[in-house]
Amino acid sequence: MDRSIQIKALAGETRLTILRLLADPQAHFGHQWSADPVEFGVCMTLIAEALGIAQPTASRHLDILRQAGFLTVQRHMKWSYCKRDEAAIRDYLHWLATELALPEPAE
Amino acid sequence: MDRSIQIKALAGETRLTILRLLADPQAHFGHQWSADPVEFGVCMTLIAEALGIAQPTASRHLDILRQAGFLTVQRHMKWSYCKRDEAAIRDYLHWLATELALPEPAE
DNA sequence: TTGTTATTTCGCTAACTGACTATATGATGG
DNA sequence: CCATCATATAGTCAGTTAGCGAAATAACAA
Repeated sequence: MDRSIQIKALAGETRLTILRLLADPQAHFGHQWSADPVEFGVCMTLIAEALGIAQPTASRHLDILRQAGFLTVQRHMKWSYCKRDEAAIRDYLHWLATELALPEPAE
Repeated sequence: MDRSIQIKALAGETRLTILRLLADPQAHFGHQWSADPVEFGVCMTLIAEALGIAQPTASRHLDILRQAGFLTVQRHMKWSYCKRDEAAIRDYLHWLATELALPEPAE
């Protein structure tokens, strides 16, 4: 996994906010009627609305997060549903913690 | 603490590398003769050399890390010694993990 | 086919970043 | 004071990023 892509993906607050919104889809996107936001994910238009940014801009942010592996996008009907990849997020946090940690003292 | 400053401070690999180098001063800067690199920290010129970048560039990176709280700089004689702030680094990692975590399920 | 809706791509601008050189400041030492 | 060394600031430049609107593509519906 290319960590530099992941580092940059989380460099700004907008994408951090996206992941935060997607952490609790029911709370923020409970009004999505086309599919269960928890099961299938959240469609891009709703995410753009929630952020107050234009939809193409959201699309690009979401693609960056997808490339970094932090979320998956699955098309169903004409919508693209975005869902966090919890394993990838945990993995990144673990890597970052290791990266910044002090070295093990020699025994 | 302004987290957005910290997020941006770790957005590139150069500053991540600086923190990694400073994690083990003895290994990377054991040749510093002006002061004990572990006790006092590492002087900026040596850090710039280790990174292979110009001194002003290193100075700015180090200032960004200092503003973010990830390291402290103390002048002694004519040198500025940089040292990681372990507590601040731990605190940030903990905040980020919380920020990205799933919400506690309602009880 | 035609229209509608969702998403992506394109082209643009403004702002930011990371690097550099040149120069200024601060501290030490003749 | 003057020279030297370490660091900071200023100015420049190329590359990147984040935003937009317009247009293209994809999936359906009539």
